[in-house]
Amino acid sequence: MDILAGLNPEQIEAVTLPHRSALILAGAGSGKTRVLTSRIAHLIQKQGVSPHEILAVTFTNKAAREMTARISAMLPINIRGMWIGTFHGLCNRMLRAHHREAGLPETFQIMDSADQLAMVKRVIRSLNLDDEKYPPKQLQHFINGSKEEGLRPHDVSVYDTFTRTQQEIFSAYEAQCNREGVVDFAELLLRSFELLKRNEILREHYQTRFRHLLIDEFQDTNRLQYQWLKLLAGKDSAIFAVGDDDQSIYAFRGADTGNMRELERDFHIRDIIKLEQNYRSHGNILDAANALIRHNASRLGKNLWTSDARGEKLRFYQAPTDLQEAEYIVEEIQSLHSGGVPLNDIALLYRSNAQSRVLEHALFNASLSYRVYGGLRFFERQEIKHALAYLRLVHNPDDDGALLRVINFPARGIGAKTIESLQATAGGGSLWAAARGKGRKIDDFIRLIEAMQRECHGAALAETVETVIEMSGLKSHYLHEKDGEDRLENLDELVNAAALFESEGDPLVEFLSHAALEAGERQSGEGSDAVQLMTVHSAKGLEFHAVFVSGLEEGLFPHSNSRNEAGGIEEERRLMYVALTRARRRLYLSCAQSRMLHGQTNYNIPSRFLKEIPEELIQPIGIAEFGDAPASFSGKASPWRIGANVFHPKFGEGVVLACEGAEQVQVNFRRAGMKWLALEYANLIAI
DNA sequence: TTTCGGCGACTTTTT
DNA sequence: GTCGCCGAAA
Repeated sequence: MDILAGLNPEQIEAVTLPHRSALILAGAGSGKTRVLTSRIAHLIQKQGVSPHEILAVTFTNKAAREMTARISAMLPINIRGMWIGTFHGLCNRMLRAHHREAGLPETFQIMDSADQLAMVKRVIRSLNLDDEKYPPKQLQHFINGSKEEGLRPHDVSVYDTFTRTQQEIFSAYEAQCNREGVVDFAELLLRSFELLKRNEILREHYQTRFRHLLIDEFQDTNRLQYQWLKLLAGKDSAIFAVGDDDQSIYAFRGADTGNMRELERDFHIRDIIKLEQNYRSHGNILDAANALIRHNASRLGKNLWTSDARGEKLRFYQAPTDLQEAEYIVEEIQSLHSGGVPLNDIALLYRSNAQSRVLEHALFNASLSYRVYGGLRFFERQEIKHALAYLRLVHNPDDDGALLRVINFPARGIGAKTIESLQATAGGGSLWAAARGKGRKIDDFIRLIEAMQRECHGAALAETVETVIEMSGLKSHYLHEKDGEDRLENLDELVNAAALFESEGDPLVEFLSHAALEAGERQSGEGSDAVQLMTVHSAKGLEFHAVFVSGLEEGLFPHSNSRNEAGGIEEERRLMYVALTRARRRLYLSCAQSRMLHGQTNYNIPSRFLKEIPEELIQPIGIAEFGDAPASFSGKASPWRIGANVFHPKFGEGVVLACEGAEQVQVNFRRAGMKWLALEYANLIAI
């Protein structure tokens, strides 16, 4: 098989680059994944590189799986020696192999964000601090943020009593993690980084081994991830980084596009290859996306083009209300569908999850099947978390988080008081160690866990899981609970997953890590033909025949919270860019003049992003007519209706919020904010 | 100890 | 509008 067949000249250049570090700026739909996988195949097949020398890192498990699958399809060889995975997955692998050098117990476990939050809460309480003043969420953010900067508690700069306390919480949190033998997500990275940094022998081992480091979605790396990569790269290693600064939409969680410039400098990069030919969308869609993104000042600069036809114009619909917007979308979906477009090739995108409700409702009324992405994932469900907690206890009874989760679930009459006294006596040790002889109920619990340990000793993984679900009483609890059937099914599914799970070491340890690192599918029903509903964030990397971008209103998209953040609007614009470039053939943009949000009606003006798309690319559809009733409170009709878009010579654009007879209107201006205007003097023009 | 009701929050998300 | 958490009552 010819790896280079069907690639364009720039792609070929990237795939066949000589052995030195390079940065590939790959625009939306430019064949990024293909270049990455072809590069690996090329290295192995044409350059005689051993899979052993290759490390490829991605952000999501899905991307890692896809990469593995594509490479296996291209090459007839065993690629097991290759390290392909997420940053966290690879760090986990490294720490398991060198747990002693990293100062971790052999069977350390991984906490997900929810476990971490619970632990932070516990620590704050154990320090007798007020969690009103020190909100656990905020502390969690502080801890993760610090770790992502590579900082341990003693590295954190303290300039007042508040940060001093934060530091103390951080410190106590670390001590607690060490006591229990658990690590959080950021810890995986930081530990692995510190291990490489301190241990010269290991560092040199990996630096000599991995001569080829390939990174997907490089624009999404944070400081620590980049530092980790830098440590891993030896004198003889080449970094092949693929990314798109225009699609960087995760700055809010620490992603730093500055890493692209640093990479250029640190690795003396001569080759920056731009992949600008787009194989996805029609011309008008790309022109719109290009025009939009040009409004961003901080860019490396790229312009997508296509040899495809211009295609249709973008369709824009402004609805009077969010309900009517949803109805319009449903009608269009129906006509697309009857025209032969499969439902699952139609996506409905929105900025925030709260917006999906109206859309779901309209789809439901029209009996169109749909699938909403987002929400609880398999390993995050409470029944699964409970079962996993029992498994964790069987494996390591000192895991306080797991113990607290299930010591009274199903209910055993061990309440807050009992647990409090237990925590008081535990001191520096684990709750488990302090539990013996603390009353009959607790002794029963201890005996239960010990019985499980005996029962599971030497058993196969699936058997262990089944035993634990049975003996813990979870099964009978959900059996007796109304609406417990789904939960029972999920528990069965967990046994299934355990039966299918393949491991190389201790199956239980690996299964528990797997559960934390890979939270599982968001929802079942993958194959069915259904309209796809999701946030723009989760649409990244996907493409559809037709895309609806809804709720294009100031305050929603761009979101009002982004206004005050540095670079906030630019990130929102990149998000919009991602939304536009998801469409292959047809793109709908829509907004509503009034919208129910958080239980009250809001009036917004259309998003600024709509203005940033050249008018000639947009075909307006049935510009909304306003409601029938004049917006008047005093009986005298106002010439303006609530929700009308107006222009004022001094204040600019705005939207009418309220009217006072024929004399006064209240307008929310895009720039000037809220104003009451006397119509006699204010020169309002309809727009 | 459990259960129920009220009150507040509420952008985006992967590991 | 709805979820989740916390505090008060059964």
